[in-house]
Amino acid sequence: MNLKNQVEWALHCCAVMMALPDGATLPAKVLAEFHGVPKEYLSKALQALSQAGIVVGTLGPTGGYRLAKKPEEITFLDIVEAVEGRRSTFQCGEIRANNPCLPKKHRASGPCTVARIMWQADEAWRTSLRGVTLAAMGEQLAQDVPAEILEKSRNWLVSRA
Amino acid sequence: MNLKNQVEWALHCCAVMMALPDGATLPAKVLAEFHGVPKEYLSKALQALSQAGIVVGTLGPTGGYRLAKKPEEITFLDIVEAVEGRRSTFQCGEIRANNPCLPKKHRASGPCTVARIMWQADEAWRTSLRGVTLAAMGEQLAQDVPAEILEKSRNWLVSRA
DNA sequence: GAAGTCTTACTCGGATACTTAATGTCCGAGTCTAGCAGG
DNA sequence: CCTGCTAGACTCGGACATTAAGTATCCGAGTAAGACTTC
Repeated sequence: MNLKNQVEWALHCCAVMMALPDGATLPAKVLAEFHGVPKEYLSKALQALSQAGIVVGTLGPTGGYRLAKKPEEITFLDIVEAVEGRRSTFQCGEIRANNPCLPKKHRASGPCTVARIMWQADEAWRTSLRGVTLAAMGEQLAQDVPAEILEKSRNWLVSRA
Repeated sequence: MNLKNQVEWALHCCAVMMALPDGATLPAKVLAEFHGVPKEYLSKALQALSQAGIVVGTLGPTGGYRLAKKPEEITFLDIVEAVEGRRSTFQCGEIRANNPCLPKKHRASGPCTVARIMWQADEAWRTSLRGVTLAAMGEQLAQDVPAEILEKSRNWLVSRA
């Protein structure tokens, strides 16, 4: 079980868009070139972000994508769920219902014990992701990446926005 | 991205084996019948548990599986990792290395910022699973399931052990 | 009758087909820019 | 020279092949039990 690599791409794209001046847009083509990934496929991830209301896409020449909200209002969970879906990673098959010892008209009183524990863990994962905003990630990024590279990349992007 | 349904089956099987008297074994055939799942496929999950040292399988007639340790010493994480593998759900593709602004001989100083955040969330998930032992699950199960059914199932299983 | 041996049937374990989801690619609908013609 | 128009090219958006992973199944190796033969 792996997360789609589109999740990774979407996160990186959002990080990049954060560096844009207000109102400027980046075409998927440029984002794809910057990250070295197939343009057409990356589009699907950006579409998902668009449908989730995280980014907005404008058409025509000089069109492209930009963040729809402030970086402080976008969490990692928002992005991950936009691409991966909101379903829990664990889905209960209700196999307890196949227990041959169950009386005919037995109705399960609540969710399966196993499922409940798995869902708790899933919720812990989501809570962790919910606690990190794009803005917070930007601060951490400034510490991890040399200022020179950061500035160079910023210029490279803005020149094609 | 979904966890394999084998994970669910493995967890239920461990829960069932917890009800066995010491030394008794349950064949995969019986476990499959009890849960209403294909026997041959369930075997794969049990094999994974066996290789991980969570259960032991004995051959021949009256053979089968039993827990290899005490329920207090087996965590949900052990079982999940035995079936799903120990790799993180998020794997970093190092797409930052494709940044065209990077100097030729640039070596990344540490893990990708994005990856680090995702791995933290993954670790939160694992920590949650690590905190629940089979024994703890057994207690919760006793509260969720009527005693009558619990006893009936126990007899059904022991009679075929 | 008891002990040893042999057959037998049952178990797990790994190797083999099939189906679904993820990956990658393509083409069409819509729109803004830029050039061009006309006033 | 300025304005309006038109054509073009670029954008996103959804529909279509290809590949990997998950799902399901089969058959063989090994073992313990039980029946049989022999002493």
